[in-house]
Amino acid sequence: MGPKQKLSATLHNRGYRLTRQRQLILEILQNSRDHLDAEMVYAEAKKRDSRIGIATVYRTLAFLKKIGLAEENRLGEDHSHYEAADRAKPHYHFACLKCGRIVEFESPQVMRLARSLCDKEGLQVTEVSLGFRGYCKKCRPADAECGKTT
Amino acid sequence: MGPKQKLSATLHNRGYRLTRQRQLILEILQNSRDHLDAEMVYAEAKKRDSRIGIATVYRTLAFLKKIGLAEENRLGEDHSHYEAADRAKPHYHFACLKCGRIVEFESPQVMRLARSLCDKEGLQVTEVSLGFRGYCKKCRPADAECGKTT
DNA sequence: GTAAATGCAAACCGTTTGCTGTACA
DNA sequence: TGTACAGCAAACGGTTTGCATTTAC
Repeated sequence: MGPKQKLSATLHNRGYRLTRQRQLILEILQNSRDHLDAEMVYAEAKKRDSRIGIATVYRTLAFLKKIGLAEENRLGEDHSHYEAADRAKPHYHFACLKCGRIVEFESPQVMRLARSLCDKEGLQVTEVSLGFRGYCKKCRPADAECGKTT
Repeated sequence: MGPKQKLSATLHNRGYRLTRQRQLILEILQNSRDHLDAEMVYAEAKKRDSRIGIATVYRTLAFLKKIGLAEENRLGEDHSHYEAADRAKPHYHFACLKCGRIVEFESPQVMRLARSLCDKEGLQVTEVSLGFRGYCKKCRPADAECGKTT
């Protein structure tokens, strides 16, 4: 059973259908190492399916997130970016305010923190968002210090 | 010198003016233990100044943030909440997806993590956003487990 | 065949902006 | 009295939605 059939079966089990558009958008996310926003996905998708609409892109991104195949990040302040959720470990992002460069990093401490909130306060954590912003190596002033400067 | 005069002087030093509206909105933030969004601040402000406009609220909240007297949080996905920035220690938020309850917590680890990113990767971190979402003690199903469940 | 999904365009909603009038210092 | 700021209403931009049509299965 190929990956397409497997995906189709997974969706079908939950009452969904595998459409050309869903396949396409998932592929776009999986083939990109960047963190694409909806407009970027739309532009890319149009190259292969000129009739696709932006509403489908938004609906599909939300759908892929819902079934766990995509992750949504708010790298900037004002809109979302997406990536395929096929990586094993959770990771977080630093975004450069000047050049937009994204640096990913892992931090097991974050999930540990979530667990301790559950133990101590009885909070069931289902969503985690951690992001740093600032200036990357190339964009920071030469005399910049570490840590939060505001 | 009273707090009002002190504030006025602080602003004046930087070329700004202390207006009735800025005083009012700062007071609203300082007198509330909740995390108010722009609409809530607007509603509260209207009680004391029926002529105030929503644009002034947004401009003032951005202004207070800029000069370090207010902090902006994205507790939900879609809009900002604000709180007075008079607390000594940085803190983070958990938001209940069902009842909206906010639980604040500290975590020195987060700033430590930011510092280590600076040391290892040369990233100058100027903004930190960490938030958890999920279900609070009252709203979680009885059999819910800890940690990320998606 | 029929329910689910798409495409289009219009609506939405939090937020920002241009412009004119007001008030702080 | 001059300049920073407020108020109003219109614009903005990312995202969502209603509805007729298409498509997966």
